Amino acid sequence: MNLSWDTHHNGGAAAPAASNRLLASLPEEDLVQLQTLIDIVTIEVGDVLYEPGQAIHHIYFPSDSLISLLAVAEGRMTLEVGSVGREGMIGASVALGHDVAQVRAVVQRAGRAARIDSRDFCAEFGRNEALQRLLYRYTDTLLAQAIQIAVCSRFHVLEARLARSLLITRDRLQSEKFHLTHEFLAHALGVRRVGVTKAASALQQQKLITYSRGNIEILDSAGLEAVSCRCYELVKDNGSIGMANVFI
Amino acid sequence: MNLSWDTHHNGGAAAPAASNRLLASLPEEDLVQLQTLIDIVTIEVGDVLYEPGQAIHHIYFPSDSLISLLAVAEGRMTLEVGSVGREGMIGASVALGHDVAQVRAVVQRAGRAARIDSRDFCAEFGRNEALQRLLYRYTDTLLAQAIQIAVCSRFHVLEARLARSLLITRDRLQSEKFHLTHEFLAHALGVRRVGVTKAASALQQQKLITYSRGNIEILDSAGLEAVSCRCYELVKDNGSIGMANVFI
DNA sequence: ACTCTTCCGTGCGTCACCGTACATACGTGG
DNA sequence: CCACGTATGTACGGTGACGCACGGAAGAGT
Repeated sequence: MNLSWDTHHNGGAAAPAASNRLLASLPEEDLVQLQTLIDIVTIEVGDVLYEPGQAIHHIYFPSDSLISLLAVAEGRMTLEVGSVGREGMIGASVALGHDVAQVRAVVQRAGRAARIDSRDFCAEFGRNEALQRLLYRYTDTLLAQAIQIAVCSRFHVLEARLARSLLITRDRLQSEKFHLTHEFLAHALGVRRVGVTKAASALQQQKLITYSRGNIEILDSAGLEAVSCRCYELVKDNGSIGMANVFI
Repeated sequence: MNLSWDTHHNGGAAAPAASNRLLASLPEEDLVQLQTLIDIVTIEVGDVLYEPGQAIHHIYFPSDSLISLLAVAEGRMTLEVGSVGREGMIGASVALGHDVAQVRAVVQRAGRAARIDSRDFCAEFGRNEALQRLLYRYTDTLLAQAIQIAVCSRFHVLEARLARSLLITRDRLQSEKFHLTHEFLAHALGVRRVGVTKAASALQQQKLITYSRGNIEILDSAGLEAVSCRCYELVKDNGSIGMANVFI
């Protein structure tokens, strides 16, 4: 893990911190208070921010970065139970005294994130009521995500799940092109790499996507939605509805 | 659904309401306030308290009853994403404005529960800080449960999952004997009924359990743990640790 | 030009679970 | 005691994914 500091306890760096939508939804005075605790850091693809069973030292609010939450089973197999971009955060559970991670947090797309020390965050959480409600709301949306993923990975075939995963990634990154290897997707979907290769090549033959050495491009978004499961719309809608309320 | 009223807005029924551990952990004055909103109702096996997509009218805090949360896919297939007994509640998300259920809530074991009208609950939630933190904590433990179940149902074979499910039920009900048909277990585990029959008869041949027409008895608890996956211990520990903090 | 690493493709036998259909057993109540 | 509903057992072909192993291809670095 190789983090770089853009600013250090820089209360004036309002723009990058507030480009996280959770932080942006806080009342002005609460945000100013939080700013004094925030480091803006750059995180790189593959960086592991949390590992199951290990202590959580920092809370992250991604701005332009994207983080994948992977539940780990028996050390080798993994399953993505949520992904967190500018609309979310990771490490909320430390505010409850759970300072041990349950899931692995891996950087899927490099970028910047607002980072706060766990102890500082807990202290602030205790006295900041807006922050409390924010975390509660967000934890609830994560629960909704996890439930939908549990259902999806239990009942739907790989090709549909792959399509869903690609569509969600597109939405998060706001781009039809992005970098994701079959290997990475296999970890997210909880299947073998060759399984992803098989499903992906099926999608490619249908002219829905094209890819080469990790560079994926979505060619036919509507067609991809057709082969994907309804979980896509559910997670998508739920995300927007859930967080829409935050901005009241 | 056939609910019966034991008491009606009976502020004096402190004992049944407080036998739910979440309610019991509230400060005395908050609990007294809540009592005025509580109906103690009896719920029967098979009662469907919530249905996905439909409005949530009441919040429930089980005392001696047990409620199973089933995510529903394509109308027919289901998967248990959590179970709620005296240590929990259902309907917490209405406090966030999500008045539509995401999962089906089915009564697994008949008994009593404290019930509060959604609107009343929302109003009380807004002004009761202890209640807010309680719901936040509990939602976090539900998230942990859902994540573990997602992993388990993805990677572990049915026999191990069945063993886990039986052990958890035993812990919740504090009894080596309980009533659960193969059909019910199939819905919880997201598999066919015949799959459960096959797995259950394997466990029975190993002298770990015995059953007849829904009456299940655990004969060899240690042996059952041996064939179950580690998810049992994780969910179990997480539950106790998570809620232990509530009583601080 | 060469190696090295990363990434993708294919083949093959195995297995858990699926969908379906049908068969048996238990228990309750008329 | 018989009929009926509920609960459980058995059978069979089908399939999606597994584990493993190896082949090839596209870039990166020297």
